[in-house]
Amino acid sequence: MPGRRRRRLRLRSGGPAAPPPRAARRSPEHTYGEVNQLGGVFVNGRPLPNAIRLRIVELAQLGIRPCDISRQLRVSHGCVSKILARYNETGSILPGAIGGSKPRVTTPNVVKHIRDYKQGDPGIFAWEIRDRLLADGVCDKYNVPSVSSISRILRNKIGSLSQPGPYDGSKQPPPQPALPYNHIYQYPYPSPMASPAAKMGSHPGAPVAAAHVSLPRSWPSAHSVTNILGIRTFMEQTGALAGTEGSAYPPKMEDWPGVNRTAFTPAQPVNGIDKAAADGDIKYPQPAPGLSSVGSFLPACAYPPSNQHGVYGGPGGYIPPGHPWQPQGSPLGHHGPGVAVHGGDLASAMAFKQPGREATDRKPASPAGKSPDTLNTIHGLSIPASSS
DNA sequence: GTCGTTACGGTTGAT
DNA sequence: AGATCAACCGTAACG
Repeated sequence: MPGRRRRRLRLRSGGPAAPPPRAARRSPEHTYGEVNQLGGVFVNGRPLPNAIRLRIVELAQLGIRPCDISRQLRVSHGCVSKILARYNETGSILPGAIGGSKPRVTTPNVVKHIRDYKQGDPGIFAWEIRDRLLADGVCDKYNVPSVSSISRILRNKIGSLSQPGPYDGSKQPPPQPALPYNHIYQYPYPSPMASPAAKMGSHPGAPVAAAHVSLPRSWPSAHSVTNILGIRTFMEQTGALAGTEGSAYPPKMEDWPGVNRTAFTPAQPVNGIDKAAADGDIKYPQPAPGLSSVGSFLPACAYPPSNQHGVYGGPGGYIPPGHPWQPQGSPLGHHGPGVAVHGGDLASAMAFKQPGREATDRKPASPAGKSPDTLNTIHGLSIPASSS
């Protein structure tokens, strides 16, 4: 974040720009997506589907090197690196909240005060609130919200929420209340539950991370993989899997071998989530299977942006509850209870992986290297184990 | 060959 | 309704 500094002059243009063969460029309709150098499909500016993200983490935990993951999934190594780094840092595989802007004047504190004023005097006028904000020193003349802004706050944030403000004074977004940020993680479904998770700013290496982390954690479902599992269920019910999720993804994606459920049975009772959840996101057509045992999944996604949200949506993010990095709880320690690893794949994999890597924080080879446990950790997630 | 980093072009969503 | 802004995204490429 530190501003985008331009350090070297490169010819290449940003992301997709360069790819020579832009084979898949947005074609007539939905064909969003461009093809990267590895042959994977991606949508510029949009996050990879959760399934792929999940897969990246999963593979890393199985001990697959990032470079191999990159090739297998056809995702740029920079992206793999970024996702794994984030996962290690925050425990979440979810992308950060995209879009939106920070409140300029309607800060959490201001909103809180407005709410207080309104609760204290339901008949108070917006201009009176404005005066009180000034009088109480909550704002100064330069940053006091306009009457119209106050009205909007009353209408959108306070009115509807009735109780809990969207943001409480503290930055921590309440778990469920609709938060401004992160909706992304939520499901697009009608009732937007908000996912407050807040925009955790997840900057890839950023300091912000902390905040990030915090949120999710507190949220049981939020970014945890577990949730994902839950999601799956949810999705299935809703039919999201069927492509509904926004319907964005073509149903076929489901078949994606790698990601999908093929391998999983819905049965993963475990945490409930599972790949399905992930799948939700994913619906990408997948070419051939192929790769190795680990699941191979190929290319990615051509997904309509709109979906994305849905995808990520879900109740929460995927933060593995017991994630090692977790500052708070006992991370690795137990990955919690629910290890949902579905199939034995992971489990075994983990096992296998364990020995060697524990070590320092991360396993050398793969950043994701959380202990195998982690996987479970991801736990919740059932990771689609590869279709292997 | 691997991997961390980062400029770039892009999308999104609150203001 | 539309513009602006700031956040994030993934890729490509540097080191």
